[in-house]
This record gives sequence, structure tokens and C-alpha cells, in this order.
Amino acid sequence: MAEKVTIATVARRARVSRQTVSNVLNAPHIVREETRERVREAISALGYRANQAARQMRTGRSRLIAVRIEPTRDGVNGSVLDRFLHGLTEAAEAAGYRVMLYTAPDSRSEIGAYDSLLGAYDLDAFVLTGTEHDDARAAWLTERNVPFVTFGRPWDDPAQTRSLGRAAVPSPHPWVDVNGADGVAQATRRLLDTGHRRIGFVGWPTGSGVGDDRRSGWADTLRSAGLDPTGLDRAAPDGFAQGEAAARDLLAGAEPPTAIVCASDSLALGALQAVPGPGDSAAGSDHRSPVAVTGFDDTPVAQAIGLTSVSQPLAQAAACCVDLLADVLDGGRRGGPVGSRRSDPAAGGPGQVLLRPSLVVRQSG
Amino acid sequence: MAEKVTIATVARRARVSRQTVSNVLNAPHIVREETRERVREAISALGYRANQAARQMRTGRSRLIAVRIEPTRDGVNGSVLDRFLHGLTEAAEAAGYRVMLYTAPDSRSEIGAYDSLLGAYDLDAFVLTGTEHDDARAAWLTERNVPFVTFGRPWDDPAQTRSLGRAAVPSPHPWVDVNGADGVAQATRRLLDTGHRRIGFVGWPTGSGVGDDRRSGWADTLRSAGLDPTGLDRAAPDGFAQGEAAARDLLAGAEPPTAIVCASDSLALGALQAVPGPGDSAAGSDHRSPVAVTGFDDTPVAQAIGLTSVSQPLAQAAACCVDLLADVLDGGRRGGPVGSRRSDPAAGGPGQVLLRPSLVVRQSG
DNA sequence: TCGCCCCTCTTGAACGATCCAAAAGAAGTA
DNA sequence: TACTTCTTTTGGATCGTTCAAGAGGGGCGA
Repeated sequence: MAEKVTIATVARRARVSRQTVSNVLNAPHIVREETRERVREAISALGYRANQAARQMRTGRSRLIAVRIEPTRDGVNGSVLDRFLHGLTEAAEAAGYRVMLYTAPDSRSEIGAYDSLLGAYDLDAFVLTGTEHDDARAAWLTERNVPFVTFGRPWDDPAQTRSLGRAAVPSPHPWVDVNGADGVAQATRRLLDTGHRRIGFVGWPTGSGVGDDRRSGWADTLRSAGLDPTGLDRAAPDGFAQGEAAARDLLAGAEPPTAIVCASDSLALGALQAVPGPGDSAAGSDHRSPVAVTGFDDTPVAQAIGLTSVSQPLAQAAACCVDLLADVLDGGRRGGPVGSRRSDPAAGGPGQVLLRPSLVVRQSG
Repeated sequence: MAEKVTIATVARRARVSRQTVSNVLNAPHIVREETRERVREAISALGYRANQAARQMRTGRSRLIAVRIEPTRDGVNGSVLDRFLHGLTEAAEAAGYRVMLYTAPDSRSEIGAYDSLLGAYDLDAFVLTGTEHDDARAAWLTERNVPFVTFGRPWDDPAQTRSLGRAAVPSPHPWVDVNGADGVAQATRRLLDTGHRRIGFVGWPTGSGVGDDRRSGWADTLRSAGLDPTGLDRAAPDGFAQGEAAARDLLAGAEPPTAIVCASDSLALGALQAVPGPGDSAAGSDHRSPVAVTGFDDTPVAQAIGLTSVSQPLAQAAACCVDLLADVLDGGRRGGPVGSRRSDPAAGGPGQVLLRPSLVVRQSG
């Protein structure tokens, strides 16, 4: 059994002190080049790796990022989080961090989970996925000065937030999001370009930030093309059956739409069932061109079925999350304010990144 | 800012020594009840939580389990790992462990990842998902005495393994798996029960343990019903298009099957495209009853499409993995051999669990 | 020559837990 | 009373790292 290699082993071999080895690792510039090389040689010869536990005990930092893994709420959308998680793990590794998972049945108990995670593991930061109006989790973390990023914009009413007082204006936390309105607008615009004039929308009930954002992309695009969206949209909770019902209702009107944009792939999948398909002349409809359907998220289902869908740059979003955290963690302690040294690709301010999704065109639309 | 609560804080408040507090946590039975209660009261009053880093430094154990998150190879099957991961995180939390993620592009570099993870984080154990013939990762971990469980049986040839010598017979590692042959057999039997006599199979090329296992479930079931499977199966790499091609080929024969069992949902999805559907009389086929298709994994796609599929008990499998690890980690160090104190629900030996999948019947089959 | 500073490196202590050996206390026995 | 035995508590050492402070040597100006 090989002897355990510690910083002292390296120090002996390089004939320097422990501290010098530590300096080579953490502040190479203060060590003379010749010594530095000698230490580096010893490190690689011995295969030394710093013990994180000991480092953490001294510095209070664990180089661990926590992410909640959700119980695959909707079957179809589950894989979105999956892909994000993979991207996050990869980006974190590149930045010298590791991803730790935790579960929580709801937001209330999620806060309890923070407490025990922080107490036991000294986690460096959290990544929250999915933001709600006036997110209690964000407030809790902010209050305790725990670094975090959200994947998803804060959907609070800015006016309300700002009215809390002059000095006490809560500094907005760093976030990364994908511009859902833009995605839906891309889908809508493409339908307009291919000749559609009556374009319907099936989305979630008003009140969810994400849902309202996506709906606005559709409505605004229609309006700017001189068309009136009134009466052309339906609201339904996410789901296959709900999408089918909403689409049927939409198509049953006096002047049914020739295309339907959906807020999710599950809704779109349902809508596809409600729609007379290309070769489906048996359904009794006359021989007009088929109703185009587009979804959102570009899930595996969409890929398999050939559904046109809006694809989120999840790997990029994950990388941005890690970047922002690294700014706070590695930069923040040594000086400058959050995000001060970054120039964001599509910024909405320092530490806030809004990414542009892309439309994946397939045969359905 | 609240003072940091350490074991010394608790000791002062309970008017005992640090060691007594530690004993209450790690060996409660050796502390007098009255004292124990006093300490417990102090712990909850102060909200004390043991610092994992300090504990780890002394004990060498991190209560951390590492799992690889794969790059969503196939789009459709990705969510299987996702669900397994969620179950694993939940079960680990219940057992006092945490799940840490890592990535690796292939098995070779995965071994490199072990090395750096173990060096830096003192991980307690690994969970390997997906086993290969003569898995190099398992050998590496076994050699270094790193505890691990695989989700998936070892597919080595037992004869070869056993021929290495009397004393040096490698002890089989703990594993958890789902009986794929059983699942496919369930699907096949149900088709037999509903009157089908010519049942085809579309699976992966010979050579993968999982694939061969599933294929055998189909072939054995046909044979035990007095039917000859010869010529009724096709092999194709996993994927939508490949499934469609294989199914078309199968249906183009002189006596085409009336039902097709597939080794995965992606193949099944492709097969569905190749098959004349229920209302699809426009496709030119005469009016016989539609060809039934079943998949494997019960992915979101299957749920959405209404595809009959074999469902793996992933949460249970994950829980079993954690159980087995807990045996090795908590039990193994204090005495008995691995798994000696467990009675497995569906055992194939100590520390080896084979679970039974279930068939989810939907309109497609 | 002296004093001062800078650069490089070393030394001792600390982080918060557990392990170990031994002391203190209680109870039984000669 | 003195001795042994058993239970419960105590203080010190330790894990591997980083922080804080100091030591040694060379250069430079007074």
C-alpha cells in the first residue's frame, strides 16, 4: 500500500517547507521560479493531490455547488433538467468545482435542505432551477449571504421590489435565463413567413412568469405583423391531454387557426393529436393544407416525432451559471463587486445573462 | 452574525466535555441517559451540525457517493438515468449520504476521473451505471478496494472469471439490476395471450449484455409456447430511424409478424412509423387488425404516445444500490463480509439484487 | 557602515472533529 | 480500609491544509 501523499511529503522531496508547497498551489507568483519548478516536479512525481477536506476546514470553502434534482414532474420536460445538469457538471469541473445533488418535495422544505446542507457541508453555492414570483428561496439565501445563481429570471414585480426603501433595495441576484418570448416569436415569425395568417397559441394559465413570457412572444409578433391575436389563444395546465383539449377547442371555432404555437412540447404533442395530419384524409376534413404545430424545449419527444420546437441552449446556460458563481466565489472574496470583471454576451446588467434560444424546424411545422 | 456552533459550544452549554458530545453522536449507548438527554437538548437548542470536513479529516470518510452523469447519449433514453439519479439522491439522503456528480466522455477517462476524485475528495463509494463485458472500471475499483455498486449485472463470462485460480477468484461485486429478459417475456406473453402468433423482435446487435438478455426473453417465451422465433428478429443500433428500418424489413417478409417487441422505446417509436396504424387506412394496407408494438423503459415518449412499454423500478433499484453501499460502508468496516446481514428481496446471491420490471399496457399494444 | 526595504522562504498555530489513554467515580469484595 | 472492576468523563494528540508572523539575504540610499 502506497504511503499517503500529503503536502509534507511533497515538501520533503522538494526540500522546501510545507508553506512553500502551499504557495506554489495557491499563489505561484510569490515563489521563485526555480523553487516553483522543483515543487511542481515533486508534485507530479508523487502524484500529490490536495486534500479537499483539510483545505475546506482551513478556508471554509468546499468547492462544492449544490443543485436540486427534481422528481421528473412532467414526463416530457424532465430531460431538460437532465441536460442542464450535465452541462453544469461539466462546466463546474472545468472551473474546479463539483456538483452535489439534493432533493426536496417543495420549496418550503427546500429551504430546510439549504440549512442542513450548509451546516454540514459548507457548500460554496447553490444553483436554483425554475424561479417563482417572489421566490422565498432567493430571499432566504440572500439574507444569509449564501452565493447562488438562478436558472430563470426573478419574476418579481420590479416596482414592488424597489418600493421597500432607498437603502434597502434588494440587490438583484445573478441569474441566467433563456429568452422564451424570443423563442416563441421566432416560431411565430417563421409561420408568418410561410404564409400563415391565423396562428393560435396554447400556453399555461396566466400567472407563471415563464408562461406569460412565452405567450407575449406570440402576441407581440402577431401585433407587429398587423394581426390581432384576440381569441386565438387558450390556457391549459401543462400536459398531453390538456394540450389536445385546448387545441380542439381552438380548432372548433368559426375561423380556426392554420397553425398552433405551444408553450411546451407536451402541449404540442397533445395538439398534434387534435389536428388533422398530412396524410390523414380519413379524418373527414377537406383537403386544405395541414395545421402546423410547434412546441417548446426541443425534448427527445420532439426529436423523435419530428415536431418543430424551440431549443434552449442548456449547456451554454449551465456554463454561464458556473461563470457567474465563479465570479462571486473567486472574485468576490478578493475584492471587486459581483460580475464586475465580466462582459456578458447578452447582458441585462452585471451578472445577468439572457440567452437566445433557436428554432429547430422539423416536418410538423 | 451568529457565532459558529462547534462541538465545543455544545459541550460548554451541556457542561460536559467535547468527547462526551462526540459519543452522544457516534456511540450513544455508552453515555448515561441523563447526560445524553442534556447533550441532545443542547444540540437542538444551538442548532449544532457536525462539520463534515473535520469529521472526514479524522475518519477518512466523506459520506459522499459519486455517480457519473452521462451526456444524454440517446435523446429518448436519457431520462432513465435521470429518474435513477433522483431515486439515488433520495435514498442516499435517507441513509446519511450525499450524491456527487462527475462526467467522463468514455470509460477510459472515467478511470482517470476516479483517481482524481478519490485523491481530492476521499469519496466513500461509486455507483456505476451501465456495465460492459469485462468492465475495466470494476476491475480498477476492486483492485484498489474502493467500494462500489453497479446498476447493471456484470456480463463477464463466469467460466473465464473463475478460471483465474483457486484462491484468486475475484469476489463478485455487489450489483443491482432489472431483469430485462423477464420484462420482454412479460410483453411477449401478453401478446400471445391476446391472440398474436407471429411476434417479431427488434433489438440491438449481439454482443451487448443488456441486449442479448432482452432478446432471450422474447425467444424463450416464444419457444415455451411452442413457436419458432427463427427469422422473426432483426438487429439494429439504438435509434429512431434504425428501428423504423428494421421494422420495415421485418414486415416486408412473406409472413409478416402481427406484433413487434422492441428492446427500447426509441426502436419502438421507429417501428411505430413503419407500421400501418389503426385509423391509417390510407397507407394502402388491407383492413386487418393493426400491428402491435411494445417498447422498453417506459420513457416519457412512451407515456405521451401511448406506447405499451416495460417499466423499470428505478427508484427501487436506486434504493437497493444505496442499501448495498451502506452495508459495505457502515457494516463492512466493523466486521462481517459484504451483504452478510441482508436478506435480499429477489436475490441472486449476497449483495446482488435482480428486480422485476412491470409491463405498462397502453393502446399501442 | 548602517538602516531599511523587498523578496523568498520557514516556523508555529489554528480550523473542528475523532481516537486514545488514563483519571474519576461508583459499587462490589476481601 | 484497601483493592478490584466497571462505567463515565477528561485532556491531549492528531488528521492535512492555510494563515500570520518572522527570519535570512541581498540591494540601495544615507
